[in-house]
Amino acid sequence: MSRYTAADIEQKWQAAWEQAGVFTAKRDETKPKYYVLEMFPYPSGRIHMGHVRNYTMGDVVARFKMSTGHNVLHPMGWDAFGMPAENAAMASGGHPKDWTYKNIADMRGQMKPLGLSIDWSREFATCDPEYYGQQQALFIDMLDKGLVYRKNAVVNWDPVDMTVLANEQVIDGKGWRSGADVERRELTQWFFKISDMAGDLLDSIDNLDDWPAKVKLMQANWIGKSRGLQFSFERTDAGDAIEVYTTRPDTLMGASFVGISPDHPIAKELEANNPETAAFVADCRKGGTTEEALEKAEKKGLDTGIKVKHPLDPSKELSVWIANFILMDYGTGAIFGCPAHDQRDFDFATKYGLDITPIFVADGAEEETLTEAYTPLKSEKVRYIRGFAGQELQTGEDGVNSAIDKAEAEGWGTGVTKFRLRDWGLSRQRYWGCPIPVVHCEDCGVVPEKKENLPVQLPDDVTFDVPGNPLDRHPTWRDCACPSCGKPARRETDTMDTFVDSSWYYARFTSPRADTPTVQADADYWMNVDQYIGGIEHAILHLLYSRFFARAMNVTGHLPDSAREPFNALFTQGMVTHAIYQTTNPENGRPIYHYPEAIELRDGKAFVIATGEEAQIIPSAKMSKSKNNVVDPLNIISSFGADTARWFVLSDSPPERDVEWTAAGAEATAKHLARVFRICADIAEMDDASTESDLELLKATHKAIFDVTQGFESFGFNAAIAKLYAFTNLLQKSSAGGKAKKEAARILAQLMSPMTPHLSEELWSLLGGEGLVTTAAWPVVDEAMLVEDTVTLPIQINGKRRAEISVPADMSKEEVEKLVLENEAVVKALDGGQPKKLIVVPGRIVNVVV
RNA sequence: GCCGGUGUGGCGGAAUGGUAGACGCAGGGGAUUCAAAAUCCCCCGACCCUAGGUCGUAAGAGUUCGAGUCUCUUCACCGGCACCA
Repeated sequence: MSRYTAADIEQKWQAAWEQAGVFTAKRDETKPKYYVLEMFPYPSGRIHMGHVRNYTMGDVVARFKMSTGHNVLHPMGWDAFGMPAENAAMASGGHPKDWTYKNIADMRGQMKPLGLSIDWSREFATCDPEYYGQQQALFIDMLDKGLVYRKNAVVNWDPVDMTVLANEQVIDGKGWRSGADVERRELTQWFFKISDMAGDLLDSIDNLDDWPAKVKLMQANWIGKSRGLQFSFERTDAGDAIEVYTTRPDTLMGASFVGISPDHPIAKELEANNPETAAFVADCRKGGTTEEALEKAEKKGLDTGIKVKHPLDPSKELSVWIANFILMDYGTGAIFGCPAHDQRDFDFATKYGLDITPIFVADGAEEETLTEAYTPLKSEKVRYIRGFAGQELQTGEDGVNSAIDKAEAEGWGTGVTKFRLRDWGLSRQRYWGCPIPVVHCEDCGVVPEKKENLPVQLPDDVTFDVPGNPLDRHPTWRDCACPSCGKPARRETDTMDTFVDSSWYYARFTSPRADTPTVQADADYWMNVDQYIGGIEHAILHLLYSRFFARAMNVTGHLPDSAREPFNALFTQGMVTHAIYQTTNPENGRPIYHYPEAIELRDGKAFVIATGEEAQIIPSAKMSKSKNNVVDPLNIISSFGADTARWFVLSDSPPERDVEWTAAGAEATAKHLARVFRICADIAEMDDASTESDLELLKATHKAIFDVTQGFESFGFNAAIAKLYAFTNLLQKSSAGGKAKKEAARILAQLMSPMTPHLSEELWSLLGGEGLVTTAAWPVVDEAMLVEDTVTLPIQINGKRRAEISVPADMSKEEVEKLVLENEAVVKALDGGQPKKLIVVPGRIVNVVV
């Protein structure tokens, strides 16, 4: 009898699939199409277990759909622009392009042994000029439709390296290389007008039926629709009125100050003329641009000396403060502070000794001195003691609406709907990205490059020995002729955010070699992505930008109306984690991290093999190079085979949760697959007799088909695998005859095939299956085989299980009740009395309340 | 700080509001073997007075005949926060 040798089997069947061309997607109007897409990887150079898990999930879906008669598109590409390539060039010389393409070649080589059902003929990298040239064409079309514009925006500025930093390059407010205090500085940058579509992007979330609720909620909160009141505070001096926006106009009588952003025009004017203000504003600009940094920074303010009149009580004057927590990007960049009902305002007022006047109190409570802001839910009814509109007792929501209505009726304010979502700044002052295809001409202004001149290609002769953007100091590339008037002009040296690259790659896969961004017939046929799979970390930005881009591509004629919402179903998978083995260096107290290969596990404890020292086990940590806890998929494939890696990453945890990679688990998987092989090989040699156990096995087989199919349809891969273990155990122990067992074993091979395609092909051919299991039709459940004659009903007494009875499945409620009341445990519990209540859930449970 | 999520045996986890711990790992016992590996069989939440019972799904409360599942509060951890991808 032959043995299970993964290496031979896997090569053999991969070659067979390639020869048959089973994964090459072609338009076929006679079949329903199915487009499976996993988020494409950044070419770091090594695949990791997270990739294996992500692509295996997609592969299971793709192979399953192929078996159920679908024409499947399952492509792969590379999200190839981005900072790591430039960092590598800075650290060790070389060119980002060479580094990237070498990494792609390496990773492709590591992925192919996994036996994924990918149509490699559609592969592309976003740094291919053929791809980013089409992206430039899209940009020009979007510019033409008014979806792109320029405005000022703040960036992280490193004053020593004289360069813009990414958020991750700002560590504790300092530049990662120079260590200098980072400042926020304004630059003119390119923006996509995503805010134009905020309402549509929000409303359409309701139609995303097959997206996780949590992702939809996160997106809705991110877009952040709010209704509020916009109005002005008149100044007591001659200056322009200050326009504010508030979502709590009902608290206007509690206003104790007006706050403006350090970037507000009034603040800028004062900055220019007043050294004290200039110093304060400069202080406010310290630190990075992230919302987290702004929120966590100490709240600071400066009284400008400007006074404004309260709109409802002109005798009341409020001071205008510059406050570091007010964002110029949101609303009007100015607010009024109501410390009684906003914790941030409360802290600010306490710090600077400003009034704290409550507007409402809890229903039934009396006014008292506040020790913190009172902020009930807007849906809660409160009693207004200083309201100016609506009922005394009303919800905050009604209070807000009444206030807006009154302000509009009296003509001093307007109800306004605003979104938290800001326009998408796409400019990056970096080399390794898609060049923004415009030219700056002294006479013509900003002029898009002519489409026939695309792609505007990145120059190869650049160096990274000085900080900053090499495009900026590359005269022969930068200097060009104006596409409009032909006079000498300068190219835009900013490149695009890499999120742009990943916002339309799904559409490009439908016609990856076309000399237009998409081709209508292909886009019409293949779009939308039926199942998109990727990490939860992309829940907001990538997915929102992609949804925006699909709409923009529709507006510019590159996608049909039906593809405005590009991903029909979304699944977000968890990370692959691995224990960290840590000891401490006795000399300096610093941790030392040990590779899993350097560790021996005994009785749940870890020991360093070389020294025998016991190491601390930190479980379930994200795999990270610096912690030496990365498991290389190639090692797993070479020791156990791809099928083991594929099965294991799906077997132990629900796919949306993190999975812990353990060597023991991988070995156990390899053993199990070898066992399946052995069982099936034995069965293949049986003769075709039949026994009285055949029917029992047949029933179990159909139950397995039912359970596993359901598992695949609902992303319950771990549950499907548990059922396959159980079915394998049953098949092994069954005393059914050879014919029945061969049939059951073939179905076992088929049910396993999306996860372990190579092993399944081998078993399929061994057991006399026709053709490839990959292209065989999925087995169909015979419902009649699922019907059970009798069911076991647990009997609860007062909610606790005390006994059980076995009854025919179709027994009536009344008969069950009668049987239950005769049950020994029930009789004993009733002690001659009557049950207070008797609950019979047919087929499930009985509860007797005594 | 704000938004979202997760928390169940020694471990990974299962469980349409209906028998908590399926399935797997680790562990224990046995069979086979000259011996081992491999394989096969059985046991395996905690506690107790072991007949049987009590407790038990991060902690605390609530809704319900019945809560791991629903609601509220708290704690811990994870993801995102617009220039990491």
